Amino acid sequence: MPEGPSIVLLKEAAMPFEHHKVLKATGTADIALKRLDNQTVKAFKTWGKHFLICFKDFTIQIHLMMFGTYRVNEAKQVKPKLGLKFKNGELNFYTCKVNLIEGDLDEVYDWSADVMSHSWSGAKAKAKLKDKPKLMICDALLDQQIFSGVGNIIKNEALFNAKIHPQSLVGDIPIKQMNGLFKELVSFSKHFLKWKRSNVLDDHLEAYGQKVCPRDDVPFKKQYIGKGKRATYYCDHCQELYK
DNA sequence: GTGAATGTTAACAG
DNA sequence: CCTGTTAACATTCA
Repeated sequence: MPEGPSIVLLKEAAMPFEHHKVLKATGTADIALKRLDNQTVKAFKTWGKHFLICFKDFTIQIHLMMFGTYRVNEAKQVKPKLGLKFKNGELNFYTCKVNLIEGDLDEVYDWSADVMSHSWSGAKAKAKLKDKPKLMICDALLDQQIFSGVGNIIKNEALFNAKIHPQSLVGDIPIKQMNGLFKELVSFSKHFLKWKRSNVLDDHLEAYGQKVCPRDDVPFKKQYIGKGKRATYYCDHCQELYK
């Protein structure tokens, strides 16, 4: 379910509750739920794959992991991990990780790492990559401290669009190609959001889950590459290997 | 029944 | 102590 764009959609779905008071918090989450009762949601935020419910003195951090789901104004059969009741409806989260963060979010999050954010900074990402010249780009893209919000779909699509082989080493990718990759990252993430919103994302994937390269009709490779060993789809023919 | 999937981290081995 | 690997968690679908 969750890469950065999907969490932005979650935030959109939650907006009716912004500035509203939590009447009652329930669920199996291992946090002090009582602290939420009668607190007003100051804002909903996202940082990559993190969904943030901001209150006056603390923030609830929700990570949907691989299988997390949520419901707005309805409930599943199972008990939610976290359920919030408002006067105007309810918000329920399932199969997710819930944390309570005390204090200032700015000390926890580097907003410039979030590819979905206006604050996203390619220069910052480049600086972080400088320390890891031997890292494969397919692993680097999934590093949430550098490219927060990028998941396996965005990784595969951005590399394909930028014509870079996933096994290329960070330090060996020419600056021009790296800039091109960053551009594809941001632009595909925006498309992801738009397509996901209208439920047509699958129709637009050109690499992830594909069998044949749409550019030159050569069979795609699917391999579990890099230290993350995540499924990686690529075309030997049109994606250049830098190493 | 089996395997895989848009993810992360604790535990363990060396 | 650092690094790399494995296990674990949790759900749904083909």
